Amino acid sequence: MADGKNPAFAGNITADDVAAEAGVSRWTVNRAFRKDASISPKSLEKVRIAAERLGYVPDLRASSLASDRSNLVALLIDDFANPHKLVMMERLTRILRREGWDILLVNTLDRADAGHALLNASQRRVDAVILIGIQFDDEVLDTALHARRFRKLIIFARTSRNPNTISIAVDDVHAMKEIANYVHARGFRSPLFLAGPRTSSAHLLRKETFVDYWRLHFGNEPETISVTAYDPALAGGIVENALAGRNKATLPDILVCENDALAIGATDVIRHRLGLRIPQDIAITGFDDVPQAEGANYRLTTYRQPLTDMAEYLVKVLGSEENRDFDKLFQGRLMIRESA
Amino acid sequence: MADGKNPAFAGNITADDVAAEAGVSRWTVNRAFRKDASISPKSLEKVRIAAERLGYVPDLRASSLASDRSNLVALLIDDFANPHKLVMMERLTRILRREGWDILLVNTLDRADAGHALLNASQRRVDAVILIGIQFDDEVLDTALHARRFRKLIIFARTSRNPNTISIAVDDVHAMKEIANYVHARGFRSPLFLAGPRTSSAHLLRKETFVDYWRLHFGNEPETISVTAYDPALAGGIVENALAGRNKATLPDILVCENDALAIGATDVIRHRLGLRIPQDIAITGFDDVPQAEGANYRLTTYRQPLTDMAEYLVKVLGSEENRDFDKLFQGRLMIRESA
DNA sequence: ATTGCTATTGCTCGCGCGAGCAAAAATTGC
DNA sequence: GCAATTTTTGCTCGCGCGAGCAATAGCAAT
Repeated sequence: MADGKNPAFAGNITADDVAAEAGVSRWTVNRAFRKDASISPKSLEKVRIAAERLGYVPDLRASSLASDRSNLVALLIDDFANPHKLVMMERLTRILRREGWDILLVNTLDRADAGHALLNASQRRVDAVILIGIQFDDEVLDTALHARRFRKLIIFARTSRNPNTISIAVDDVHAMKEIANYVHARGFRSPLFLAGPRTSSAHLLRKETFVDYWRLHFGNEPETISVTAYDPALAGGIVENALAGRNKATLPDILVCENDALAIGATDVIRHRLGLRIPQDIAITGFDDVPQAEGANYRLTTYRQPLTDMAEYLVKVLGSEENRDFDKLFQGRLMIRESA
Repeated sequence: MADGKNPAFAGNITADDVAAEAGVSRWTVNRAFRKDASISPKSLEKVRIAAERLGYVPDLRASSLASDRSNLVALLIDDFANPHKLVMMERLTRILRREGWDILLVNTLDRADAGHALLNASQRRVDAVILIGIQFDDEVLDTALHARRFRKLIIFARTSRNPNTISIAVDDVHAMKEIANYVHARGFRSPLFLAGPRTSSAHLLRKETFVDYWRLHFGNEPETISVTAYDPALAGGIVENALAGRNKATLPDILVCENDALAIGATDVIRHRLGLRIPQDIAITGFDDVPQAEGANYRLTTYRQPLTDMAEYLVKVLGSEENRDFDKLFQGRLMIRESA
């Protein structure tokens, strides 16, 4: 212990110290801090008082080492430009913490970095890894799984067909069909689909579902464009390029976006750079229902994911000792507002 | 080890296994994974190969336990409605990871919860705690410090005068004076200051600086209102209430906001609920320069914090063994756009 | 008081690694 | 070639806790 310097650091008060203070054995002290342990109310109280006085808290590293359960989960995120990430993080961190899970946050820079990020997590012997990002394609997953280092690998808010992962997501297919039906029912006939990065097979699901469904049921082939990241600023640039100079006849009547991040970027540019009105000149739909979608500025028609339910399900999966197929799709809800 | 079930989990490959495989001792294996250790290139290579084959990675829990350095820092955040938090998290997590620090993310629900959050962190024996939030008033800090559990307690992006904490922040006083001067120079005469929660002494700095400076130099006393959280939606409601029904004479000519989260919420309501134009009817300034401030929709005049520099300084502080006064104020930059 | 049972407590051993020293090997100077 | 280094390797011991068992205390029934 090399910290005589910092008056705010007391360092190693161990269970032995508390045991001496309380007049019990070390093991009784540790038992006092485990909820499943058998201990008499009297000893518990003695230990509590002694621990309080000395400022003792159990060392979770040692506990984890001895018990082979870390109560730690790694959260891998790679896309901080998307405001929906903030919402997901808030929900997940709150619910995980409530259930006693600590969170190792790993900012994954890009696809090449994903391997390192997983290695990082494995060195802390996390009980599970949760992926909230786009860059984790099957190749990366396979590498991680092949290294056989995780008890559970959970893909949150994204579908994955990899049999060794657990995917907890909204039913994209159902959702996009609902959106397509709504769009058509409101009289729109020439949609433009704005998609995200093409790297991830899973995220193509929304685009493909929409395009296929539209072609099949409503005749024409929707135009599509894509953005290299779920970044509003980037999306704005792409949309401006795609729509600039078009006239009433060639302009799509609605922009169907893969998510709100793209829809928001598109909205800004359509209004302020192209000078068009939403929804009169061109309508817009999104996906996710981020907080600003409801705000006075965007009033975005979008699709809400039941994030809380999904997070609750996630902690249930984490708590389970089994390893069966936990994949689950949730039904979301179309939020109709003024943008479409 | 109870995981014959999950084929993706290999579990306990230890340094001993690698040692046997490589024909060296366990300690040589561990040394191969420490950068300061003395080891011959030949053994290093042997170990590398054996480790690769067995899929071994050192257990950081054990390493941390034995060395009394966890290489873990706790990041405490409590305000996920503020988009600037996402930016700060991205910057911090990226730079911390690059320097070899792992991050324990703790979502602190409210002030009462801050104590638990700190306890959480201390049980993992983090090397430092970084606070990125508003709810940590001096009372909470004192509790944490009194428990003497942390080597370093760093307040990021907020000034704190507590002598036992390390505050890395932008120079709010200088910044607000610059804003006041700019606002006055552009001809605005009746500013309304929109402030955040009053709980935190530190955040009053911006408001007080602006108000005092304005009164002193430009004569009149600025009106002020405040919001209970840095939440755009909330800010919108407050602003609507405060401004509804006013006319040209009673309307402030500029809204000076404590940060962009408030400014964004205010902008939406002013345009879409009150039907006023920015900046013609009322101008707006923010603080932070979040990504959307630059976007086509807001074009917000705001004050950029040098987050990267601040984060780089933070890792330098973390790396230092000393415990002197590391407090540091950074100079930001006024970003002039169309909103004011 | 004695037996038989359960609730509680204490203990041995091990989790995987690092500090720090002692032994062995490699390198240098002459 | 030999002694004096210097580098590298192996080792003892301990970090703080938990699993699992052995010992003890507590208690009711006989």
